[in-house]
Formats: sequence, C-alpha cells, structure tokens
Amino acid sequence: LSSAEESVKSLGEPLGLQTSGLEQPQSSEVSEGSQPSTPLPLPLSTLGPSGLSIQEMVAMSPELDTYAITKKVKEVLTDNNLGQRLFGETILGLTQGSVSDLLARPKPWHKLSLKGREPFVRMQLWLNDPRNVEKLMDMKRMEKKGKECVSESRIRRELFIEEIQAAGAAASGEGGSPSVPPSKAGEGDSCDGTEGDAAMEDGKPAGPRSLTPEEEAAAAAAKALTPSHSPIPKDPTTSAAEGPGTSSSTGLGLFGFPETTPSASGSTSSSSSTSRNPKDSSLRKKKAANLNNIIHRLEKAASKEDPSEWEF
DNA sequence: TAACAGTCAATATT
DNA sequence: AATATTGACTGTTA
Repeated sequence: LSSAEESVKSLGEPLGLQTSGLEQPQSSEVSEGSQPSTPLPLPLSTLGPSGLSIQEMVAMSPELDTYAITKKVKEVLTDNNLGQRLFGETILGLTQGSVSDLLARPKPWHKLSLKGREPFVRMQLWLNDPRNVEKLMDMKRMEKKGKECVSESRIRRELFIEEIQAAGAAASGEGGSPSVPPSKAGEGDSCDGTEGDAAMEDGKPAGPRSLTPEEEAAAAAAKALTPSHSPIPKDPTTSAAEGPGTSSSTGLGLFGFPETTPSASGSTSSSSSTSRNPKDSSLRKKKAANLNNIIHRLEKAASKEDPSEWEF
C-alpha cells in the first residue's frame, strides 16, 4: 500500500486527476501496521479493474465527492427500481441498513478512514461502469430465479433427507453414518446453469496483475475513479454473495471477503456419477458416489451465507 | 484502554 | 416491501 501511495503522489497528481490537492496521507490512515511487509498475497478475488485490489484503489483514490456520489447513486437506483439491499449486497458488500445510512448521511471524504472510503470508491467504480444498471438488473433476475429454485434446490432436499433416513434405517449397521442410496440428483437443473451464465459477466479473464507496473496501475486506478465515462473494464464485482456461479468462471476467490466461492476443485463429478452408475454398482461404489455428492453440496453451501439457500 | 469508526441485525417507519 | 434508525459489537487508533 505504501508503495502505491508513493506512486500516487509522484504520478497521480501530475496527471491532473480530478482533485489534485488530495489527502495528505495522514500518517495514521496509511496504516502499514497490520500488513506485514511480506508481499502477503491478499485474496486475488478482490482484484478489480486494472488488476488492482479494491484496497489499493482506495489507497490511491483521489479525493471523491461523497455527497455527489451518493446523490447520483440514489438517483440511479430509484430511477431503475433497484433496492438498497440488492445494491448493498452485490456492489458494496454491505447490508441494507448500512447502505441506507451511507446514502443518507455520507461523511465527507476527509473524515473517512481507508475502510470508510471503500464503499464510496466502489460506488464511484460502479457509477463509471457503463453496464452497472444492466448488471444489477441481472442480479435481480437471478435472485428471483434463485428463489424459485429454492422452493424447487427444498423439495429435493426433503427427498434427499428421506432417502438418508430410509437408508439409515435399512443399513443400520454399516459404520453408523447414514449411507445414502444413489439419489438421482440431476444436478443439471436450470437453476445452477442459469446462475452460472449470468455470472460470466463480461467474461474478462483474470487480469495480469503481477505484470502491471506500479505507475500504470496508479494511473489506471485514478482514471477508473474519474467520474468521466471511460471504458471501464469491469467492476470489482464485490460480493455477489449469493451468486453461486458468480466467480465460478474464474475459479478464484477461495474464501476471500464477501465472495466466498467453492473452489473449482470440489466439482467432483459427484452428482452425475451418482445417477449413472453401471449396473455393477457395488455398494462400495454407491457409497463413494454419495459421499462425493454430499461433499459437493457442502461446498456449495459454504458459498452461501444464507442458510435458506443451502441445498440440503 | 477509552474513544472512535464501520457494520450488522433487529426493528421501526414509510 | 423498501427504507430508516439504532444498539451492540469488532477492529483501530491514540
């Protein structure tokens, strides 16, 4: 961060970005404490446009007009019938209440700590994104479908439980743990597929972060935050908390901040294998398959904060 | 370790 | 249903 800070001072201002007389890197704010000098590989999942982490973006951000930003955000949200909850959870990684407070009583930039500035940087980034509304609308739709799926990811759950219980009763012996009969868990359901697609977004491949020279990064960051509409790569896509498929495309984001995603690893062919087991399915095979299935579900659940979205 | 900042979850309002 | 308010809690800072 400190190095980033330097680059801003040396390059950012000369570039005449927005407001130049920006933050005196208040000794206190540019805390270097917590983060060991070690190039601690902070969660890649948080990389945003120009391959910078949101935190780097915040650190290098020029002074932003929080009031103007919130005003604009409110305008856009209301104009498009987008709620604070959706916006907060998918764009800012905050709850509805926090968003409400933030939008209603934005603190002036200079009174905010780095942490406190983050939401505003995200908002600005979002405002700059030409497809911001479009994306949010997508999320909205996805959520809707998600709910339908839930009522549906619920019926199956019940079946699943029944099977478990039945199996447990049947093979009472067998290591005790409920051995599950091969459920025909047809994972190919529309729900999963749909979400996955929407999650693709622009399908921008992971940015070559390591390559970017600091200078360019700094410039890019500032540019990205400039109110003017510039070809913004893609927003940090903060949370997207629910979107199971969200980051599936990149495969990144292993328990990073809001967007915890099941590592691609988990994708054992479980589900499918379960259903199509050759007739010679020995009990052992079945068990293995079921185990995989269960693991698969657990991993999926791990990516969903809301228990109501758990699939079992 | 008190003061502060940022959030959340619960719940009050609209 | 969406938005506003607020007490409690966590992590920071001085």
